[in-house]
Amino acid sequence: MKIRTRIAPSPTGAPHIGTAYVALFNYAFAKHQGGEFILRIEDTDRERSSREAEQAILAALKWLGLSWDEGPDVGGSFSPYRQSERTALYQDAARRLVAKGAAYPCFCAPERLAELRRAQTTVKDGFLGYDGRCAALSSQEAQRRIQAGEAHVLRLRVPAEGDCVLRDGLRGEVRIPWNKVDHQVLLKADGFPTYHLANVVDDHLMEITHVIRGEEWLSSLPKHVLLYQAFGWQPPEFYHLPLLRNPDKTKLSKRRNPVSILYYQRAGILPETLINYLGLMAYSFADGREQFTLAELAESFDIKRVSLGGPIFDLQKLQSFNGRRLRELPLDELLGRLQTWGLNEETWRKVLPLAQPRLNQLADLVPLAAFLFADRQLYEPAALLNTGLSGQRVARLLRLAQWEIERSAEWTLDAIKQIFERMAQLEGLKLKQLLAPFYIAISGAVVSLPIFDSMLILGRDMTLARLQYAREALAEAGCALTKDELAELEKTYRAQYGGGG
RNA sequence: GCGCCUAUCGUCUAUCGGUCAGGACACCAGGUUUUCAUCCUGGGAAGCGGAGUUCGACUCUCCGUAGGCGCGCCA
Repeated sequence: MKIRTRIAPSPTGAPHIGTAYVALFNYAFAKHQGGEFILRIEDTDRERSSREAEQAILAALKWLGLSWDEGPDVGGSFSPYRQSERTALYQDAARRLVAKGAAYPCFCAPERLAELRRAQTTVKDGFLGYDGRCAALSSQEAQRRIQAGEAHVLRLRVPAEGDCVLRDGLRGEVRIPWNKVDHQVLLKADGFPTYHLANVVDDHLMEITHVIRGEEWLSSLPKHVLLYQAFGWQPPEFYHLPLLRNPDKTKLSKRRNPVSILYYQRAGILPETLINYLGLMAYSFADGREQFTLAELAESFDIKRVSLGGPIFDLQKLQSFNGRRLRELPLDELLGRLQTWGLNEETWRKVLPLAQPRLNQLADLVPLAAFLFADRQLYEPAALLNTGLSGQRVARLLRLAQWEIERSAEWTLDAIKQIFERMAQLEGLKLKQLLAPFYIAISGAVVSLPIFDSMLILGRDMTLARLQYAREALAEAGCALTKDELAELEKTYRAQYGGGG
C-alpha cells in the first residue's frame, strides 16, 4: 500500500511556523518511502476561514520547498481538497452514524451549554463536558423535533465506562478512560462538520495511511478511533509530534515569538535555513549531522528518531544557522538572494515616490529607507514616550493596533488607513497624536517616510513584529501592561471595536 | 479541578544497562584580522527527587515533583 501523509492547515490566519514543522515531518516521512504528501484545506470554520489566508499558506509552504502531490491548487484523484467543498460527504457520513446509533441529535441551545459549563467549573469535580441530556432522547422524539424544524447538532455517542486503548507510533499504548471523552459535536447547526468528523472522513476517503500531527490532538484521539470503528474503517497509524514551545515552555504563540512564516521570510531567513532548523526540532540524524537539506532529511528520515520533549524554538540558533549559510553563498548567489528577497527595482519603485520629496542629496535615500529593509530597529525605549502620551497609553495603543491589524481582511493602503483613522476616532485622539508612537515603532525615528505606505511595504507580519518590538521596548522602560490590564483592555476592545482579541 | 503526555548542559539534542555522558547554539578566554564581524583553539556547563530490578542504571518499573497539552457548534 502506498504511503500517504497530509498536512491539513486551517486558513484562519497567517501561515504558522508550526504548520511548516508538521508539514516537514509529513513530507519527509512520505518521501522517504516513495509515498505521497497531500495538502488539504480544513476550512470548516466559516466565520474565520478566508481565501487570502489559504493563498498565504500555500505560498509559504511552497517557499519552503514543501511541495505536495495533491492539493486544492494542483488537484488530484481525491478532489476536492477543500473541506468547504465536501460538505455533502460529511452530512452523508453523519447520517450513517445516526442510523447506526453512533451519533445522536442534540437540541441543547448554546445558552444551556454555557450554563452547564459554568456550573461544572464551580463544582470542581473534574468533569467538564456535555452531560448527555439529548443522548437519552428516543429516536421518535428526536425525529419529531427535527421535523418541527428545531435547531440541532449531531453529537458523538461515547461509551460510558471502560478505557479507550490507543496506539501512538511514538509513545506506544495510551489508555484514556471513556468517561473523560466528551460527546463531541460532529455536525454543527449550520450543517458544517467539526474538525473531528471532517478529518476522519477525509483521511479515510483520501487513503491517508499515516497521520502525523501535533501532540495537542492526542487527547482527542479516542473520538477519532471511535469514529473509525463506527464507520467500520481501518484507522491510519497515528504519530503525535511534541509541540514547539516559547522560551517560557508554553505552546509556541505570537505573544512571545514571531510565528508567521511570512515574518521569517521578511526578516531574511533563507527557506532552507528554516527547513534545516525545523528539522532539528525534536529530531536528530543518526550520524549527528546538523546541517542538511530537505532532500537529505527525506532521504534518511526515520520517524522513530523523533524525541518527545517539547523543543523551544530558539531564534538565536536559527539566526546563527542562517548566518552560516549566508556566508557560504557565492557572491553572485548572495546578490540573487537579496534581489528575490526584496532589494530590487520593484521595491525601489514603491519606495522612491515616498522618498523623493525628502531628498536633498542622493545620499539621503538609503538612510531614509533603511528601516524598510531591517528587522528590528534600534531606538531608545524612551523615544516611544516622547510623544505626549503616557507609557501606559502607548502600550495600550500598540496592543489595540496589533489586534486591529491581525483582524483586517486585507492589507492595502486603504485598509491600513482605515484602521488608524478609526482608532484615532475611538480613542479621542488626533490622527497625528495617535501616530506619533507608531512612527517610532515602525521606523525607529520621528521623522520618516509616510507611515501607512511604509507598513504596506513592510507587510503585515513585519509590521506586527515592529509593534511587538515596541511593546517589548516599553516593557524594558517599565511600561508593560499587566495581565489584568491586558484582560481589561481586551474587554474594552471587544466592546468598543467589536473585535475579538 | 480532571485526563493524557513529557523530563540529559541556559537552549536543541546524542546515548538502543557498562561512555572521562558526545555534538550544536549561547556564554567566557585566547589567537588570526587596520576596527568589527568571520575564522581557529580552549574553557565552564546536564542525567528532577525517592524507592525498586540488576553484578552494574541517564537508560527498565513504581511513587512523587515539575512542565506541557486537552477538557468549544475553533482547528
